[in-house]
Amino acid sequence: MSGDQLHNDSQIEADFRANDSHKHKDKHKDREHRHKEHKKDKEKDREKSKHSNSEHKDSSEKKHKDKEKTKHKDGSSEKHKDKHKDKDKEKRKEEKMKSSSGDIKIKKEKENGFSSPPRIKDEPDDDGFYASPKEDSKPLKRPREDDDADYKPKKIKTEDIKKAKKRKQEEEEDSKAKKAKSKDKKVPEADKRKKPKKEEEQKWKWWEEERYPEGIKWKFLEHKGPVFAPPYEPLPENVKFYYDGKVMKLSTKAEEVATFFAKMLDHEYTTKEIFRKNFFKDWRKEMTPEEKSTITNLSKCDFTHMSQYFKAQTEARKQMSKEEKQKIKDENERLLKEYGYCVMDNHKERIANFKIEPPGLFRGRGNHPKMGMLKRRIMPEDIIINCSKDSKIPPPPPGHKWKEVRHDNKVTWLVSWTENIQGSIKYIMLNPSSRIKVRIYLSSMLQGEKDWQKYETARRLKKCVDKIRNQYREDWKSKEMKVRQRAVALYFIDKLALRAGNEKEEGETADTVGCCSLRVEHIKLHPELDGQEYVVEFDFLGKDSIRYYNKVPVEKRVFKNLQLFMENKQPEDDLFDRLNTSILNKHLQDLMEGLTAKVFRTYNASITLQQQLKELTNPDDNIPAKILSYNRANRAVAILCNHQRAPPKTFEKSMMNLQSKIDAKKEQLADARRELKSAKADAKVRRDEKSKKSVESKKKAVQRIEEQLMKLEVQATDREENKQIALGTSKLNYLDPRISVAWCKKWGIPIEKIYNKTQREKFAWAIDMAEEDYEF
DNA sequence: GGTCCTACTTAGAACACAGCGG
DNA sequence: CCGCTGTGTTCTAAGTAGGACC
Repeated sequence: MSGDQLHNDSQIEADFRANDSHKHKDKHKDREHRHKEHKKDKEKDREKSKHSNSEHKDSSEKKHKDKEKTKHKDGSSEKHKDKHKDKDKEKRKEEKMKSSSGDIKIKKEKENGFSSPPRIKDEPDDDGFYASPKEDSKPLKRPREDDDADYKPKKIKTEDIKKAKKRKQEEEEDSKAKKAKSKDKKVPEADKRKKPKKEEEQKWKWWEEERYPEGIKWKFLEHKGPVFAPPYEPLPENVKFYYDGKVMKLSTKAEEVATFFAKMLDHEYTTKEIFRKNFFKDWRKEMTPEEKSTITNLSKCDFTHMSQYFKAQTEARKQMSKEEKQKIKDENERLLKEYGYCVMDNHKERIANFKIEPPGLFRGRGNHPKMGMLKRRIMPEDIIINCSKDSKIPPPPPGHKWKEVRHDNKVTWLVSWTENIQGSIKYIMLNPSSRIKVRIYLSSMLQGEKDWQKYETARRLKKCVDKIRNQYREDWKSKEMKVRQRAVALYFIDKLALRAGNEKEEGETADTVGCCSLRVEHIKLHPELDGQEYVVEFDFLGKDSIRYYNKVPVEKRVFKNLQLFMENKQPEDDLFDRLNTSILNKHLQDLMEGLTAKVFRTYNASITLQQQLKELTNPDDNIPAKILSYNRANRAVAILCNHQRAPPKTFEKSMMNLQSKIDAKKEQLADARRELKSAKADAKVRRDEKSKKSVESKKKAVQRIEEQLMKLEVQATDREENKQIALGTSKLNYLDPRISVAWCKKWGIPIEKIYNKTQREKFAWAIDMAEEDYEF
């Protein structure tokens, strides 16, 4: 499967988010229609069951109301939609074409000689031996904790001597894991081999502690509750709002919502029709009857004065004296100290988001049908507190009460509330990294360990991925349509690192898809394209409405299957009509315990990093050049996972700055060289100590400048290549940190060059345990 | 097997802030 | 010392996945 993870660079070339274009907007029209009747029934049922549940009545009623609203909306515009369906389709096509021509490109070759990252290759073949059928067909009934304990010995049998060292290290890890998982009594081989190192033993102790039975997340939890958004402060009298050119004094409520809009005036959002429509509708709900009758047209509203006022405010904040700034800082610190931590099982833990989201206008991503809606203020009465019974229960603000206080130790959240835009639940949870040191490893247990487990699952996949690949290739020939679809989808997930693609409620969110929810219109089949056979062209919006564009040559069988799946279907029909994520994941679970679609992303990301690092790192390079190699490996993963960002607004400028720095450095270098030359000539004539020394020091200067120049050029290359690629996400979520740690150790790169403070905290466990010969 | 709901992970943008060069 | 820039942090939206229920 060499070249499997190869991505067409054109994917990145494509414009990355379909923000304005109404490209995908009306796609679902007739789908919606088809589903409508069904949906209505569902809602009736839901209503019934909701109302019987008195305890949660509040929220469910609200939710229901919201649903009801959308339904009406849909219903009323149905005819209109149908009438325009064809036209819309045309429009979509046009816009699609337009959008793919406005390309942004990644430069291929750089003047300074640093070429772009090589294409991503698949993992090396020598892992093929993991595909032992025996291993994979064994019963999968053991408890989850034992996961990674009992596959190792089998691997050992097939390994060669060269790998002995690596193996030993892995075993040590494994046996550590086993100890933590004391239930496990297997694997004598590894135990024998293990030479316990004292310090590691000590380090390991904390993993051993506090193992809870299935599903229990904590025994004791105490916290101070959330911090609410500051109350609205009315604008000073002299800040005016104008309607139709005339000054108008708004009621406090209406004014507050108006300020939300005013604060966003410079943002593209406020030019979008949906945003304006949603905002205006919700704004009007907050108005007094008089305001409502006066303000009937958003275009006649003039927020500019308000907007200017806020800009002046931010400016003033910047200009504040040191003392004032310090005061604010202190206050934040105090808040953090008081509310930013909780006690979980005797350990103080940092909370991620202890502040309740303030009210504002909903900023959905991409073409979100609800953008601009009013995110209402969350009150204590909306809040569910979760803590242990025997803890000091946080008191609600004076004059208020909590919606509920519960003591559920099967979940990790401390506070939750239901948000009014989608009706979904929001949580306050712990920070992914615990800054607390040594003794306080509990959050590492919750988060760090979970993270660790994630990578261990991916490593287990490594061992059976060949078997799984053979399996799905077999399944392409299956008699059952369902099996074929499943196999082709899995192939995409594996090869292209696509997301699973859960179904989404239509009309509630932006129209985005993942693998299982791909529609016929999202792929194009080319029997031949640019000299390649069987090319599939993908073009769809994925998570966060980030565009995925890629042309991939696939195997003939896949191609033929796709043709089959697309037969007699409309563009807006599901490509995999017999498949969904739950069917797929059930199947994956049968192939390997704990395997789900997203594990493939983790696996392919990590294996790609490891393989790219091997390939790209030049032992003779200096540290900056090695780091460039690391970033390139990281970039390869980001491209694979389609992690894109909007090019920074200041990108061109900063690139130019850097270039002029480089030019200046070049000149400096030329000068230094000239000086060296003349010093040399001088020394030849004079032949005394002094001039010799001068030559030496000039030589050194040249060297130094060369190095500086090189560093700048590396930086420029790195930045250019990174223009619209986001490295952070893969680094944080997909790459087994032990690979990076091992790489740093191997090449003597300080870990700080790769991970910043937060990242080091999050990956403390990996920094602790990975040796330089760690193999993913 | 579908639907709904919940819990938790992954995601890019916005924001804050430190450090650097003028 | 001050503004600017790049980086790190915060924010919260948008996914995945699994379980309950029918």
